[in-house]
Amino acid sequence: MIQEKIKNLIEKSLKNLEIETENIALEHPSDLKMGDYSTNIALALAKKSKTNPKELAEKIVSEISRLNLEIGVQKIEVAGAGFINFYLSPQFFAESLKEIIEEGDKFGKNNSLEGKRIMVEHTDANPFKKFHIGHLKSNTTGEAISRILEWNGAEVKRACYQGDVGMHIAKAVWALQSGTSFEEAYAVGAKAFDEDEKAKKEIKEINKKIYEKSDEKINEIYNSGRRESLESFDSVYKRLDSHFDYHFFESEVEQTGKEVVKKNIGKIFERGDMGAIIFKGENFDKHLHTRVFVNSEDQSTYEAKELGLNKKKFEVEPDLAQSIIVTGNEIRDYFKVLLKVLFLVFPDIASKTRHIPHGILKLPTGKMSSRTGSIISAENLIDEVKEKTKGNEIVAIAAIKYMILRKAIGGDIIFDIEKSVSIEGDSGPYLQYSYARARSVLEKAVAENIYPDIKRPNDLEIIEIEKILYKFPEIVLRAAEEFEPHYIANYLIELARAFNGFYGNNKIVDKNDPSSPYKIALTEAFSLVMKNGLYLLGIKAPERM
RNA sequence: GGCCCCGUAGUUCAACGGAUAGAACUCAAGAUUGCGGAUCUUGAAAUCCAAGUUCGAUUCUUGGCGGGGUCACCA
Repeated sequence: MIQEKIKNLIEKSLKNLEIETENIALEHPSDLKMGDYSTNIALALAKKSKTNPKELAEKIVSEISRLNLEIGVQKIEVAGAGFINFYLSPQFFAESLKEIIEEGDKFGKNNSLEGKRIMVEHTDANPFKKFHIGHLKSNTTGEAISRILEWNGAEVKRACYQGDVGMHIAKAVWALQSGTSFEEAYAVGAKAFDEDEKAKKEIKEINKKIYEKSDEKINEIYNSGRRESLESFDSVYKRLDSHFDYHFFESEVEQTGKEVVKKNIGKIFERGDMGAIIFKGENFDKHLHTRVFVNSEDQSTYEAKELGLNKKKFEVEPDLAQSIIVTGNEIRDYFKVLLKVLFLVFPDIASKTRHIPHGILKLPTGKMSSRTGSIISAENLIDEVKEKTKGNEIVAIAAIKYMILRKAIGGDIIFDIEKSVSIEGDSGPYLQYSYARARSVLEKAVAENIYPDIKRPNDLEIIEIEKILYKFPEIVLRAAEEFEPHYIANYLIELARAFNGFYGNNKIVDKNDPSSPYKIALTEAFSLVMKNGLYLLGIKAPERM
């Protein structure tokens, strides 16, 4: 990459000047007018070498010019307090267009994670409960991270972990028994559990029966409810264009988790007041707290199950280089405790496990609820947005996903349905529109028999979009390093804006313009990068809309 | 109360210790006899407060103030 070449050049000239340095920071200036790359090396080294930054910068620049390596830099300038700015040459931009068009739907990929198998757990919707907008957030984020990792060369295994046993199920089954509808069952059961002593007792009884599979009638309700849930989840995944390689269930890991805990009583765990098996986190670290792993009725809590789950992940995929868990950040502190325990029992697994907490998806009215206070399901939200996009599902999904992915992963999202689709200029539909517009320009070019050509006319000034297109691979790399899809989203908006500006100021398809073939090539390169970027966000790029 | 996360234009978001803090919505003014007006151009408008580290702090440290999360048998 050009970045490395420039770095080497700087390094070489510093060596010639007998100036010592460790790492050279080479970044893109925030303003395109200040060059394509910039280094602050002179500012950083000025004090050490007892000169002022500007003088030092000048010295470095003249040394670089003396070396004068042909690497696609047209101009080097000292600016500001002592920054050295590099301006790439028109030939470089033409060359990068060629690369984009040749690589096509592979442009942007790298092999930084080649040979690594990574498991990404996300969504984690529980059977018998609603697939709500929180799951939508997790699914969108997890799928985007998965795709980004794949584009960095990793082999990704997507996993969903689902609570198919436990009190929440018992609550729903209790309500189903008395004829409550499937949609309402969990809410009704949960309310009864809190308010009605008799119901509470019955629910606990049902919970036990589910574990033991001892009551045929309950088994039947449970099995059909479980199936119905999982099928409905699958249809949501299809709409969201996501899928899973593994479905893990609490019922499969509950036992092994409990065994791990019991084996370590006295070493890691101890008995609590009421006979539960607990881990006293605060004894290890002030950031940790006490948690129950096996309750006083000898049942695994979520904590113990999680130990079993993480063990299982490495049983089904022994070669995992990394195991990533994407969840809401309300579970953050709890996960710290869990990871500590994991380190104590399975240090190897723990060292490869990483928790990525994300913010909550809220509506302007409040938390995740509608005005009536009920939690909104993902499908309700999709359908509501779809109404605003004239029934276009692809655009509706883009609107939602973009709203989720435009922001850094940790922050909460306030999802304004009106704005997600009606806004122009910072939305998924805007990106899709830009793409469709480019495609239609390209169609017109074919119709007029003008073909793309990457030979750059000498008199053509450098166009802003040229300065943005070539950066895409760097963005993909950074998004993977930091597990942050929003770098892609922000980049695509910048790209779309540059293209629309280019479109507004130029007639692209024009028989009388000798630079038209180059401009068409530029349009094609734009459409390719936009399509690839949208793919990484899990958004489809429609040819027309 | 302990611990964790977060405070940036009126609003929703950016900024890997760097230059004049960048966008979008809104608001004001303009463009188009053109390939998609879901467009483009121009303008107005912000780092919660106080110290510290640094050549340089929205970013790092400490202390306030404000918001959210979490703290034993739910997940």
